[in-house]
Amino acid sequence: MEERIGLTQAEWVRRGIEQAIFSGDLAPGTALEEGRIAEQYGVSRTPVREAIGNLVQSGLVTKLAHKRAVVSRLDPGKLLELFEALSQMEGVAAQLAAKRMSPEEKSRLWEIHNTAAELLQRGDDVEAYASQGEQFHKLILNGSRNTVLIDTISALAFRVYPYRRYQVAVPERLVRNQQDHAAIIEAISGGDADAAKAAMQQHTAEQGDALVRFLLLNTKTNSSSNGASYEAGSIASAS
Amino acid sequence: MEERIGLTQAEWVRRGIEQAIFSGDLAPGTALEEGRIAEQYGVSRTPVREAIGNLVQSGLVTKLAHKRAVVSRLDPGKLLELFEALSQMEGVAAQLAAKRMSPEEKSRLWEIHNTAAELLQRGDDVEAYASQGEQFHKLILNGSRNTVLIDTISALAFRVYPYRRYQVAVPERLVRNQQDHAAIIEAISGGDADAAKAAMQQHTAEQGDALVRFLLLNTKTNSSSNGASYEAGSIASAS
DNA sequence: TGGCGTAAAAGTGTATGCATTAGTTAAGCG
DNA sequence: CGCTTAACTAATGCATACACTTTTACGCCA
Repeated sequence: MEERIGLTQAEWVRRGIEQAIFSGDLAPGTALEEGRIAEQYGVSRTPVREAIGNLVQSGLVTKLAHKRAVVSRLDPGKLLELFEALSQMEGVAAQLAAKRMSPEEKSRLWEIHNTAAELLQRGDDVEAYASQGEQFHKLILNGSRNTVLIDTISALAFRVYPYRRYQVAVPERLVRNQQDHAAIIEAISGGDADAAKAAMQQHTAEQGDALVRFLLLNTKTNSSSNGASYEAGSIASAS
Repeated sequence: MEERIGLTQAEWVRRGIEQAIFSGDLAPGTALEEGRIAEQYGVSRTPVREAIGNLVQSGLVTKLAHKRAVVSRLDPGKLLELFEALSQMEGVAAQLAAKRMSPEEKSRLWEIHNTAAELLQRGDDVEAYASQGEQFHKLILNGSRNTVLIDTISALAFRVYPYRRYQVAVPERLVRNQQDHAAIIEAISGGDADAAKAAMQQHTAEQGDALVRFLLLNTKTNSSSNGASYEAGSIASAS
């Protein structure tokens, strides 16, 4: 975790800030003061500025000229937009994957799924289960054989990471998760591109809806009320 | 063009480099040396480094640690991937636009289209025609009512800009262009989301194919031959 | 002549200092 | 007593200087 060999200071600091954001140590809305961070990491402000600049471009941090950088805060409306776009794009990835994945990759998909099912059955290692889930998504993404699509989707998924910690991991949702995955794999391994697309898209949209609903229930609307209302199931599904 | 009021030096330099890349002054593959650029713009290396860093994140420039930054070079394979992703995403945008654009926006779409048709008929102002085309695309993007999607698509479109200059503007293609646009508008104004999606996707895929085909014919393969072959019509169209 | 090693040259990465601009507090005026 | 304004504080933007890495070039030896 302290591996900084071969890295520039800026890169090292960037990863550190990223980690702090994902772990919740730097919550959305927190101001990033260059001097403090520089002191904290034992470097000068120059590499810190570079690190922050990169984070701004990735969307994880927001910054205006001459003003302090802050960890990007996604309101429910923005989160809905994000998941709407993400679900559509992941659907496309699954569609392409159904047509392009090798038989070996498809069987690997089943392996991961079954391993996850066992972990879910035992229910004693949510961390390992989450890891299987990530591998599942990653394998399908790679199956699309389109690095531009992969990078774009990854970048968007990145932006919701700070909010994953609010994710509700109730058994009910996990079972539904497994069912969704099964449907997706079945479509992909059967080469049914359209079904794979629809299943994956719905799956991601569901996750988004669950997260947004949870955030609406568990966060006080202390910020300026904009009068907009968000209702469940509001992430558009295709056609 | 010399408006630098209210801008930071870094922002000013970034725009300058962007412009130079788009105009072809800095061709893909050109190395960006910080010192030279700093001297050229009359600033120090610090804002230049910041500008280059931003361009790297946008994908327009590529850079490795301790090595010089270079204007990103897209080989045909990468361009195909880019257009495949772009066509899918623009299709999604059109799909959403068909469901969300106001009647006023839809009629504005027809206005733009008719203006473009007149310009095409006269054929004496390709610049104005191109401008109408951009407005057309922009209006549909905004019609999706999803800023994440808009930003993502814009970022991808950005990356192909350096290659637009190779675009063939033969009358044949322009006529086809107009036909495509008409089909798209008809689907959108009729509220047929699926048709709008398919039409837009095919339209973008066509443009990509035309560009890739042109590049393959008009560029010598002096770089390392990777053995991959690219054939016409190879950008995947959905289902 | 050609490959290899070493040293000079060029360029990037970082620290530090200063200029400039936002944010804040206190004082003066209505 | 409240509002405006003006100085003060603090943080960002930029320039310069230096350390380290990569690249280039020259000379040596086979």
